[in-house]
Amino acid sequence: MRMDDDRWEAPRVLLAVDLVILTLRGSRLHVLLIERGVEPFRGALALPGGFLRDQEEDIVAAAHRELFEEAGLADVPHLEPLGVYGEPGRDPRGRVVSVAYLAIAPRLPEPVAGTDAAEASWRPVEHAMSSNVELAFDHRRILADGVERARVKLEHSALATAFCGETFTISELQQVYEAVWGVRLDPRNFYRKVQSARGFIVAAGSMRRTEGGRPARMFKAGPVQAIYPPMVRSAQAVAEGSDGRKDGRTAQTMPEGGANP
Amino acid sequence: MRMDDDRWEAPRVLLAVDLVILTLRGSRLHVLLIERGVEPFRGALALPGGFLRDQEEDIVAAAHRELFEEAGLADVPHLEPLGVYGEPGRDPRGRVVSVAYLAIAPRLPEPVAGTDAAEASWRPVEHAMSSNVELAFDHRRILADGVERARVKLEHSALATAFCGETFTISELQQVYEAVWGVRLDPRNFYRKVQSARGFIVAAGSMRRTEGGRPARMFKAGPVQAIYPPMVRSAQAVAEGSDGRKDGRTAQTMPEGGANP
DNA sequence: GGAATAGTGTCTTTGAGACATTATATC
DNA sequence: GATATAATGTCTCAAAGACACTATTCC
Repeated sequence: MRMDDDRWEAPRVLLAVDLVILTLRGSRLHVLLIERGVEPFRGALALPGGFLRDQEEDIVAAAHRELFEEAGLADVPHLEPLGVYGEPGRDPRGRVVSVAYLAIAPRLPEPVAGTDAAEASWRPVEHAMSSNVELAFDHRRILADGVERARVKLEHSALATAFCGETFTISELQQVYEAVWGVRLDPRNFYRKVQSARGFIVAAGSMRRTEGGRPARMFKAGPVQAIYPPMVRSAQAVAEGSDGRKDGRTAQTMPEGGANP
Repeated sequence: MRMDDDRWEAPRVLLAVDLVILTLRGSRLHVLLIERGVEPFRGALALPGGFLRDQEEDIVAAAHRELFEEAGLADVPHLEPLGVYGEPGRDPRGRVVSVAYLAIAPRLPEPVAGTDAAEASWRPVEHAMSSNVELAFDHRRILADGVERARVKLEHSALATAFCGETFTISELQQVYEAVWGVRLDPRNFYRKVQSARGFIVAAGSMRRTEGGRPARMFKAGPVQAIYPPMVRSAQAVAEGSDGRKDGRTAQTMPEGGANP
């Protein structure tokens, strides 16, 4: 601490939150974006987010509040810390340090534009990250970090089952992995792999007839949170991805879990 | 953003940095701690850190500055973002949001106590995390997160070679892994494993006589940053560790790389 | 029957972990 | 010689990836 000068007072910064909310629609990964209704970047697309309301507000609480205010989404489960973005100059309004959070959830409702958002909607991640689209501030970077984090999460956690219904077929589960990872997987190896992860999925007894094929066995989510052995992406899958990164594993964020007591 | 009320103004918070600086001394992992010379927590041990100096200071720059001011350390390489700790109430002085950074480096010099630090010194991590020691604020948590991150880094990066001299023997390299991971490894399997990681280490030609045994071949650091196959800790090693965690892999931090443009 | 999807089996390769064995130094 | 450390080899097991094959539905 620097307190040798008694008259010195630590500067204060504006603290913001930014939210990367991912969901699956159809078989593509989508991200929640708003169209900014105020300056700066009025009219541009942006991640939902905003400033802390008051000195006492918890950061995660602020994230939930903004999500509700800007997109009408309540009860988005499990926001996890993604990173801190605090470069001077990243926001023309002054020194703004933003804490980014990530949530990945299935079947989120249609967003409803709120106060300063002219519009709020789900956009395919592939589209949002394409170079045609302008994202406000450094949100392109934050989004890329969030997507990469989602991919890693699917490897080690049982999250993917949450994107399926109460019961689901193995090929439905495979589609989740394919959508998030942005690759094609071998159905036969996937079948074996997913079954060998202890506690990941359990049989649900019934069958389901699909379009013109043999009926598939139904499964439901198993008891475990972390799956072992993990569903590791091949080195090739990591290299591909669908963002513009060379190595998806070295995203500019902080590690799993997320520091925020 | 919440700007419907024209008279509303976003609150500002104090922004701090906290630093987890790890090094190897002898064959044990050490962390840089200071003894606080000012309230709050005067007299307690703490991670080095402090407030942003002014509105324009870059966060990483502030981290380097504090490191120099409080411990006399300059040129600590590669600070990487570890997490954000911003719970209201974590600091009695008001709302303080702290960005934690991690650095792991070999052969750092002895620290020199600076302005508000009564003392600065290297402490064995095992000791610092023992329940006998009181760390200021939530620094015990931050330290635990940093140590776990260091362990993961050794698995996937070629960092460990930096802790050895220009040239080194394989058993010296093994000692680095054992110190950071806090486990014993089989020298024969380690030998094979480290050699199979392509580009990790390359032969340096010469030999070195050691205490009363066959001379060892010398190696030097290879060209790669990320090693493949990774030096994975066994599930057992993860469970042990030397901190008090059940599962070292689920630290409360953000993922690798570190968000901070 | 054909087309489509579901599920099983088999082969190869790679790497982890346990542990025996050989090599080269000092005393 | 004994002893200590370095280096290599062997065996077993688990898992990934490629891919042939069988099973059950709809048309």
